[in-house]
Amino acid sequence: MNRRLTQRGRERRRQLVEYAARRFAENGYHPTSVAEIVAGLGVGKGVFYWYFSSKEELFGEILREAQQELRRCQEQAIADEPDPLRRIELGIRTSMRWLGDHRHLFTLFQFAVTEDRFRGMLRRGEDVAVADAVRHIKEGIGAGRIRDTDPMVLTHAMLGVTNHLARVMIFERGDAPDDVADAAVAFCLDGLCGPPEKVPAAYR
Amino acid sequence: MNRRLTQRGRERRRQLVEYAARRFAENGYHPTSVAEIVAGLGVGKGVFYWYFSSKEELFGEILREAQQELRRCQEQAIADEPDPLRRIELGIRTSMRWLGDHRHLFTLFQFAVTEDRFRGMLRRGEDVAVADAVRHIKEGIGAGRIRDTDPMVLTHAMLGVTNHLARVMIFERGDAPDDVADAAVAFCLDGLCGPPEKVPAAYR
DNA sequence: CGGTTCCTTGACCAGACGGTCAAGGGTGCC
DNA sequence: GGCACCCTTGACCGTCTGGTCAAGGAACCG
Repeated sequence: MNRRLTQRGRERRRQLVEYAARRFAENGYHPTSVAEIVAGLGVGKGVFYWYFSSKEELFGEILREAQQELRRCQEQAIADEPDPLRRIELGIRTSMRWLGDHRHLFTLFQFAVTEDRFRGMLRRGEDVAVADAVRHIKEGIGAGRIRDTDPMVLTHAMLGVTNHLARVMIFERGDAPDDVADAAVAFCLDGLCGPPEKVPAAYR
Repeated sequence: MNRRLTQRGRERRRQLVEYAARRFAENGYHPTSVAEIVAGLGVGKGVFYWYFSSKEELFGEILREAQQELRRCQEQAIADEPDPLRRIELGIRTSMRWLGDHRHLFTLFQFAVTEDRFRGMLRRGEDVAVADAVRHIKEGIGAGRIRDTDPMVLTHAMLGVTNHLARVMIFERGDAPDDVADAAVAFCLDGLCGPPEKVPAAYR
């Protein structure tokens, strides 16, 4: 659905996206009905179908806008950092903070992966972010500071650490995003065994 | 629902669990109706409600049995390995292979996390597995072979790596589980920067 | 003022959903 | 045979779903 919207219209649309995202995350996408969304906003059902052609389209828009915003944050944070390892670190820290501030959107990402028709929507956005991280990793490998392994694999390993730690430590345990980011960065850089200088002589 | 079942009954129940799990994973939990499940098995609707009191209960059973089986595999693989780091490695390898063999169940785990009433069902099982890994990590820390960090955090970091790599590299890219396991183990042990002996002198 | 475009209403629809149940078949035991 | 128990059938129920649409209000423009 692509309508020409006035100021007022854009505001309504924003309301719908925001409220629906919250309800979807709290209650699940399928169990949340269009009727419930419009009732929660105190408007008639026609409003919904004026701005979106279907519930599915709305969900797609939520995903798209969320990914866009996360990506904008990351680009801004990394912008003038010359060191590739440090760019990676900043990426992790930014993600962690963003996830802490938008946990409901993270839940929606997780759900989207579990149904075919939504997985595709995520993929496009994820691929862009991954390609970006891969560039930094390649640079790190070129400089001999990252071991020479498939950069895609390394990227996804870091993504896995970040997402899972965000969910468990921030959402469920209530830890501070910055602390969790510290742990994630340390793990991604040096794994279980810790930075080289801390490895006992016997294992060097 | 707890019934006394004959041999024949147990077989029917197994059919229902298996077929439903596959449909839920392919099509989504909510979009898959009870009617569709029984039709796919060529039986009447009453059969479903003879074995399960609701669709939700069936889903819970699927989760419970899947977790139980994964855990059994891991315990068996680790049983007589004395070295804690190697136990961790074996745990990762076993998970990866199991996930490769049961990708549909992994999708269901992922979905379960996104809805409150199912998250609880997962938690109990996950907590047990995590507590187990934490024990091995503590042992590694005691031996000075793992850096002294919150073992829970390290465990979840590894879980994140394993799950995410399984999804992306095995399910989406079609890589061989054993290769992905190699990468996961390497990353978990030494992170991006690689084993100490490969770190260039300048950074030791 | 009239006209146009943007927005909103809510009754309405066909179909699907999860779940129930009276009835009956199959099997095995006494 | 007769009885009991396990299992199966499928029509049926009330409720809710995503989505439609004719009608009308509000804002702005000439």
